[in-house]
Amino acid sequence: MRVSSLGEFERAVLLAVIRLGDEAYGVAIRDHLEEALQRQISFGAVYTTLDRLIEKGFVATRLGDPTPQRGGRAKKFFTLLPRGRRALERAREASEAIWSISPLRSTK
Amino acid sequence: MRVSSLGEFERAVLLAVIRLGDEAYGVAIRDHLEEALQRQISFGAVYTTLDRLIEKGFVATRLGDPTPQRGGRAKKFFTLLPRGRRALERAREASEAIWSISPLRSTK
DNA sequence: TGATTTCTTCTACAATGTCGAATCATACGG
DNA sequence: CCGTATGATTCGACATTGTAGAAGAAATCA
Repeated sequence: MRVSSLGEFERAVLLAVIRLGDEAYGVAIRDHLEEALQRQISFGAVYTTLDRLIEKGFVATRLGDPTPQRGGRAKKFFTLLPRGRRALERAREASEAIWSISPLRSTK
Repeated sequence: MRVSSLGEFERAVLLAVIRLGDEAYGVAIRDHLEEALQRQISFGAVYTTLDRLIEKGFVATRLGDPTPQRGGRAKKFFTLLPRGRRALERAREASEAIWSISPLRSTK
């Protein structure tokens, strides 16, 4: 895409980041998406997408506490940046424009 | 995608086919999409997508009059098939699920 | 230290998006 | 008829996005 736009899955991930607030890290995002979209989603899909969102300047990351409590690697948290929000808004407009091309009725 | 799904542009093309009814052929679809989506779209993009929609069994084609009136090649018309309609319905549900992950408000 | 748990990175490849040039088919004026 | 303008579609390529699965890293605890 010429201008950095947002694919549909990228939108979902971005929205999950917003939704999860300061608990937005890889695993939680994946879990939330599986629940919200009612389908299985691999961690790979989520992390790859998050990387791309970083490259596009749509999200920022901060590393979790250097001393996690319960075992396991430190979390990498994500937050939406203004550019990400604007991209989402544009994406929503685009999505609406598409769906208003034609109503969806009987097969006729 | 595991099960034949619909990308966003594919949806737009499919909806344009519905919208244009029996005037749904390449050029008209392209023109309609440019107008509806407010952006430039190449013919190549449209025809490639239409081909894929045929492969997926979402649309059927019929060749236009063997004797076009005003010069230019015969048109190839497209019509939506039941499977295409169902795919669109699923796509819309998926799209709605995504947008309901989180509302889109102030950057905070 | 080794087993276990929790997370993230990496590597690949499939599916979709998007162009631009090439090709075709027909009508028309000379 | 021929050459050219016109209206359409086909092809070939490459970029972007979607999606997995295996591998690697970091920390806890017996």
